[in-house]
Amino acid sequence: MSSRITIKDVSRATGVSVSTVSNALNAPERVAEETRLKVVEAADRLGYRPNRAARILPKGRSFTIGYCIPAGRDGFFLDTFLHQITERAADVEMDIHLFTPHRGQSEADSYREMMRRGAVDGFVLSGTVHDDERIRVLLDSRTSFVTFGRSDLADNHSWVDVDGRAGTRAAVDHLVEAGHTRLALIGWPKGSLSGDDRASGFVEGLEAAGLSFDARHLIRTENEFAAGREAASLLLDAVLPPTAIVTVQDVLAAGVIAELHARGVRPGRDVAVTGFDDSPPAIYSTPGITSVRQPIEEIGRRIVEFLMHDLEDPELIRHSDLVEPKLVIRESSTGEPG
Amino acid sequence: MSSRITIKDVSRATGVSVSTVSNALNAPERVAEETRLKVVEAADRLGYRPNRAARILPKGRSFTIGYCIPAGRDGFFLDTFLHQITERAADVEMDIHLFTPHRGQSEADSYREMMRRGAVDGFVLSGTVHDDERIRVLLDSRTSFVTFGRSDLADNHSWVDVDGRAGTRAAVDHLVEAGHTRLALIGWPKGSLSGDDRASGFVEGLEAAGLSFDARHLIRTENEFAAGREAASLLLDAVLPPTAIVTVQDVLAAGVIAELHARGVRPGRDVAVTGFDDSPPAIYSTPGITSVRQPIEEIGRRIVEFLMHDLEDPELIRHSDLVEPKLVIRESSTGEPG
DNA sequence: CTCCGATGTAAAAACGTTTTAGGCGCTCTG
DNA sequence: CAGAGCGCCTAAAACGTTTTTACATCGGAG
Repeated sequence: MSSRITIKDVSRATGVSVSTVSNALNAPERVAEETRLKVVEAADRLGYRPNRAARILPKGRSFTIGYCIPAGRDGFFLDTFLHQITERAADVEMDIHLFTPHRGQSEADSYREMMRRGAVDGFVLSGTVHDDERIRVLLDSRTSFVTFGRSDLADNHSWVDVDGRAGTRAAVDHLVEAGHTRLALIGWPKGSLSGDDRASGFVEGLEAAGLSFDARHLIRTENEFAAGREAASLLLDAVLPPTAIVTVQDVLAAGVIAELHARGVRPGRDVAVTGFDDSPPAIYSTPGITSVRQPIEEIGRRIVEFLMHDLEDPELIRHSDLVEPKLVIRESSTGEPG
Repeated sequence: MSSRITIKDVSRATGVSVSTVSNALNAPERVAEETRLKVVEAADRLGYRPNRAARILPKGRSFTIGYCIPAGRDGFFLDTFLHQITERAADVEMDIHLFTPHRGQSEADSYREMMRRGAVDGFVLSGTVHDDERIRVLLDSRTSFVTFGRSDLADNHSWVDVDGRAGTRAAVDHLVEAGHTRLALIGWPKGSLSGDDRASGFVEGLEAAGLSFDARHLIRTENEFAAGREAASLLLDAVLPPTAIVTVQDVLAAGVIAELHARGVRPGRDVAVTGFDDSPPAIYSTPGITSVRQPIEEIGRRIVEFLMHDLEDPELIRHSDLVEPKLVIRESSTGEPG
């Protein structure tokens, strides 16, 4: 508990008033160069750093971005996502405040609470869903926030999203080019924003290739390994089974791979498979799964950038960015070791 | 920007002084029950929440735990780990503050900075390494912290760790029981604390089973998919190849699986494989990889608990907990679908 | 010479809490 | 019946900043 070094210590050390120290450090033009140097030197020497809370109080801002860790797991991207957001926030002197709803509290409530406490200036949201309560609440209270993922109210707030349609389309094009003509899709239940978006690229790709679309080759199911496996089983038992299976998430693709292995069907050689997100299940699968990678770095950078804009002037226009994903080709679609 | 509701508003609404409001909310025994009810009712009605920064200032504490997101990826556990820590912290009214070193700043510096700013009361550290600079700095400055993972200075600070030795031992026992007699280990380079710990369970298991230990059956390598695959290749090319390969991390095990597939060797049936951490590469592999699971919930709970103890009385004894991991058996070691 | 506008510094108020030191009116004790 | 003790409350100080306002000092213009 080495008693902390405050602005008073610097003031004492330099023989200059507290306000001058503050000015020297924050508004150099209001102070003689000589004085400024003296203050900066002393501050450095003493290891002075302005106390966070004390700074927040008169400023009326917290220099903090809130991120609510969702109750249900959000996939594997949290790792890289948070890392990215935290670094980009640090670039603009912002901190990241992690929180979860307290017990008995809705997620939307927890956002409200954070604002009331003045704990954060704004939020980053991920995993947007249809009719997202959080977004309604935040818009109502005129709070600054940026979402990763579009929403039904996307016109009213800033967002960054991956172009899921283009991603799936790229996967389909890749498969068509390799000669596949009977393609199937395993998607998520209707109503998921990003699920529908990703799925739309499938139909589009088929049309572009002049291929017919067989309704039996489209299965919607939960985003789980077992579900993916089951769906694959169904598809393969059909009269005219597909030669390529596109999925909207790597976990589903991993399930498909498992089913193929179990049937002695060689993934990549006999039946091609693609995933989405380029997450661990795709990277560490055998064979490696061709997948659509989201450029997390760019996403993080954009999100923080947009949020800062909104904080500076909440009345200004909303920003949005649909970033292009990139197809990472692996053995599951080519049959050839990457 | 709905101007915030402060304690003054509550004071005005109840006709009672600001200090009484504060007391009513924080020290009910210092106030008449009637007054307390009146205050609580008004506070509730107005939606009053004490301002975070304003509260921190006179208290001299920040009610915040710091966690530095490591520069190099830390594996896949960050997701669940942070989720757990954040929830347990919320239970005791603590918030989590995420940060990374600013550019040109060492990680240790960034910890120092957080303390100087009064931004946090203490830290949670993960990914401890040999001769960990962060730990030295934190001990020197008498800062409260708890590590996930032991350190060389483990006697001087609180920590929670998984018993890696016991975990690997369990894997070995499992394999021996299944009839394997020629076991190999793929570990990390010497000098890694948890790597050595996990590896030690291998030797111990062999000894307990009365099996001889062949030095050629021990390979140390980086924690990477390709490295695991290469190591497996080396092992399988030996004169007397092992029938079971134990690894200290799932990514290595996933690499082994890939090599087995490539050689037409059936994982689980011909050669058994085990991993460690029960992370996505193990769960979503085909076949699923038998792995050692760390009880993240318990770990998170313990870490926060220990940190709170230390914050309450920094002079008190250190706490430590070596939690028992659990072997999750999958097809990679049994050859039978889980 | 006086006055004026810069320029640089200091004093003080403000941010929203908690906490400490009383103060007032009771009741209880001796 | 005086004084101590108690229950309840308030005023004011404190936390460490930023910011606004006020005050010197100085050089130069009139």
